Amino acid sequence: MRKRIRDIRHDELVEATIQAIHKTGYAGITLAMIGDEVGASAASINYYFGSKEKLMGATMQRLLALLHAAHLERLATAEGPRARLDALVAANFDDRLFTPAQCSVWVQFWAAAPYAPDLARLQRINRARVRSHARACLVPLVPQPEEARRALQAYMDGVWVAAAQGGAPGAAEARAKATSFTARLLGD
Amino acid sequence: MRKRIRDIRHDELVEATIQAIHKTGYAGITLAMIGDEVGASAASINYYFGSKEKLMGATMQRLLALLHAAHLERLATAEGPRARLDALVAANFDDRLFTPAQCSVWVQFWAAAPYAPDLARLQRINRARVRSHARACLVPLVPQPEEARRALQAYMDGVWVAAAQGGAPGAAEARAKATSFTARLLGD
DNA sequence: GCAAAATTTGAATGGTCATTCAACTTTTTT
DNA sequence: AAAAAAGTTGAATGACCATTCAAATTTTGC
Repeated sequence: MRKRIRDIRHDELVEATIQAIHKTGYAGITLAMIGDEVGASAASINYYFGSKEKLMGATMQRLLALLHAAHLERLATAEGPRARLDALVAANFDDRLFTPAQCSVWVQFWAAAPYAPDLARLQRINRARVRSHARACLVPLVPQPEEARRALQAYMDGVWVAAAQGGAPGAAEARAKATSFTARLLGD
Repeated sequence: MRKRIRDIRHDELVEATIQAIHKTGYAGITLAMIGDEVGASAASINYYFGSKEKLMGATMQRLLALLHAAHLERLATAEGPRARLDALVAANFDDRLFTPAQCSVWVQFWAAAPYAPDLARLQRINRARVRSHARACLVPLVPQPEEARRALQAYMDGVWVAAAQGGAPGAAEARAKATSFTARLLGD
């Protein structure tokens, strides 16, 4: 029980950051706005995270952890490279990830990452992980796995961008579309 | 000749804005930094554009105008829906558009647009234009044009995101990849 | 060449914001 | 229940920034 309150606040504030960025945008967000989301003060946020920059890092880490968890869950029941590829794609559009707020925040982080070392580092790690999984799945499936991987990743990123723009299709529909896209990409 | 200096400065400052955003990011940019790019003062920028917000609007408009011009040029020699579709796709990766700095700025504007009415308006107009062109080309080509259009647009957006991340493939290569992607999407 | 219009900027102005800190309250430990 | 530790915040602090403005310089129209 030693760390209960600390952990609760930590989670609350990361969630508040996602909602606040979704509402106001990364460029215009302030600690006061984030605090208002859960009735905390700006000073309190600094007490827990040390700086705004570290809070953003923790928030991005949370999104990546969700993606990773969704991927592992789906991998558990996937047999063969084709099923593992579908697991990777479907994880990207998992119900817990593919929400309007989180799509929005994800795109904001993509835009901000090149200028924030903490975010850039996390992004690099994630991209490398996804790339290597996709490659491993695709090598035994298609003659030009690298080209297919790039196209697939571009498609998935593009769907996130579209979702952040407004017309959100819903996670289940996004998964279905992505699956049929993958099938077409692999040559039916 | 009445408007020469005004027009020159206007163009210089919009170009400076692209470079400055590429270097520092939309979230951290200041008028002073943009001015430094061409040896102008922050006050001077306000004299020409009235506000930072309007400068950003003019900058986005410049990117959209480039896209539009590239599209029209390529349309001029395109006969039939299939050629017009390739023109639309290739225009997206035109040499004058698909540079590291402009990819970077484009993604930043995607992220910022939902929170800046001026940018949102321009974005909406552009997306509607591209959507309608793509639809018109695809209807006679595939049984499910709407699905193909969404996939194609997601792919193109995703390539821009990837380019903004760092690994830039170069415009010519991007066009070649996009063309072969389109071919595969339409069923070889 | 000269007056008027356009351009340019240094120096205010007013506002915002992250961060710090001292004081206060709540929770935990013993 | 007292002391210690953890949590909380209002009010500084210091920095930064868009915007304004008056004064200076340059360009243009004649």
